[in-house]
Amino acid sequence: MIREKLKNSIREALKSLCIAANDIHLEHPADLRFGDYSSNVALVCARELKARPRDLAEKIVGEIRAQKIKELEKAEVAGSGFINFFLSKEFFAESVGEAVKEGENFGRNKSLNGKKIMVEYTDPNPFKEFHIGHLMSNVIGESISRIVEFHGAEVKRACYQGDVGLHTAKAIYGAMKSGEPKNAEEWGNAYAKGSSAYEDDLKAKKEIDELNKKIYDRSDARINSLYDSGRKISLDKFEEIYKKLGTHFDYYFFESGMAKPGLEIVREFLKKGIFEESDGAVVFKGEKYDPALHTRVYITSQGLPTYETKELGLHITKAETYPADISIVITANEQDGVFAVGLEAFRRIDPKLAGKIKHVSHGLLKLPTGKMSSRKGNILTAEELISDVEKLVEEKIKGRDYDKALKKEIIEKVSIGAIKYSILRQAVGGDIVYDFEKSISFEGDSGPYLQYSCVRAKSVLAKAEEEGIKPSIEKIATETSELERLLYRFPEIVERAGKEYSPHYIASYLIELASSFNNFYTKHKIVDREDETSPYKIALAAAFAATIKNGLNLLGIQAPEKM
RNA sequence: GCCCCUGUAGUUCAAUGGAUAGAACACAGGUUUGCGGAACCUGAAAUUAAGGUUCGAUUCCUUACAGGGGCACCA
Repeated sequence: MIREKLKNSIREALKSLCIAANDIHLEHPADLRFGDYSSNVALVCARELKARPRDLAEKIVGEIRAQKIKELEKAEVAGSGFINFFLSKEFFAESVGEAVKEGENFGRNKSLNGKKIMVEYTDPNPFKEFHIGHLMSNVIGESISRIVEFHGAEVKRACYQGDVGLHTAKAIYGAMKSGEPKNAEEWGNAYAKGSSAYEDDLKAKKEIDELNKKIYDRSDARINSLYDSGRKISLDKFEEIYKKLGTHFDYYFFESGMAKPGLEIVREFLKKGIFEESDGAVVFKGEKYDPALHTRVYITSQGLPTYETKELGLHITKAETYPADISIVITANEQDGVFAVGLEAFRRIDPKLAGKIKHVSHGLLKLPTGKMSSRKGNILTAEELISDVEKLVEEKIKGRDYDKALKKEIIEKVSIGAIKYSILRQAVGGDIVYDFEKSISFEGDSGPYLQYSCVRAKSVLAKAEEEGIKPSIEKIATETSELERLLYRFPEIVERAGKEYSPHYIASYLIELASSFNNFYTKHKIVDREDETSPYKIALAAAFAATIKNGLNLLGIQAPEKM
């Protein structure tokens, strides 16, 4: 890549000036007027050499000029001693050609070739609603999966689901009171009913606790049948949602299967002193290893395994199922504390496996009223959100003369695109306050804006084909556009997003890119037989189309044919 | 009380220790002969406060203030 080439060039220059080169920083200046790349080496080295930064920069630039790099139009000294690199027209033209040629592979790299990666995300609980928090995890997880796949990794998607525990008992309690639920909504209601009874009614609380035991030991035929039917209904529902979101899983892990392997480990390492007994329970004292950690219970004084124990079981089971080199786990950040303690414990048990785990935590998708709650009833399910947005899109295309199938395609893709983009546009980790009026946008910094730009580009390309003008980079437009100066950066952006597990770098880049395409589009007539640079402009549009398509794909967003 | 995270335009978000802090929404004004106006252009508007490290701090450190989350038998 050009970046490496420039770095080497700086390294060479420093060498011939007899300056020791350590890490060379090369960045894209915020402002294109400062060039395509910029380096601060002179500022860094000047201190040790007791030289004036600008003088040193001039010397380095002199050396670089002497190298006569063909991709470089010019290198110059600016500001307090920055070296700014301006790339040549020929370089841009060539990179445009490359993007067109590579098409759907443009931006792909091999840095994770041969690596196995497991990504665990979504983690909804059967019997409960699939709410917007699960949606958030799903969108992020799918995007990260696609990004690391684009780096050449083999990726397996995993989903861990809580099919045992108090919530199942609450749902079954509700179901027994109101008649057997027939679908996911009714099970959601049953859960809400059982949940509030548990809080408000002491007698109900006792019954639910009893129920929980019966579910666990499967001693009651009626309860078993309710449980089995409810579990299946929930899981089928989840599949529908995954399909709609464009995601799928290779492995499903259930909490019910994790207690046994978890308990075995805890008991074994209790003997070895990693866990200890305290007030009749088996605990791990995290603060012994790190003052930021705390104590957590692994086996209750009743002898029951807790979530933490099952998590250990999950770590082991996952590793047995698929020998991943990197195991990414995506959870909400309210679990950061639990996860950190759990990982510390796992490090004492199997440091090698623990070292492969990478925790990515995201914020909450909250309602303006505050934290969403599945108890109080002001919970928003993923399906409700999707259908609300679909209605808006439908309204928007009401007057268009599209056939039914196309309308359906547009409604689905644009709605999902809008929702996914609103989640992925910001850095993973922060909360998103979901305000229906504002959160899902169709203009400006939004998913549909990107889709629209893509559709527009495709439409120009279709026209070019009609007119019989083929893309070519032979006759370059006289003026280099911002579009060209952004396009070649895509592979770098992908790399960074992969390194930091941060889809939002791609999202911000695509907005900038689309914006500069739209600007280019209004300024220039692209398809024009009178214009000898038209083939080049068509190549540019084609390069843009390929880039935005690949970028959207990495975010898990599809562009419709028309919109 | 202890621990973790976060404070950037009116609002929602960006900014790998770099140059004049970048978008979008909202607001004010504008874009008729060309390929899609879900678009384009122009304008006004921000780093919580005080210290420190640095040639250079939104970014790192300390303190204060404000918000969120978590702290033993729930998941």
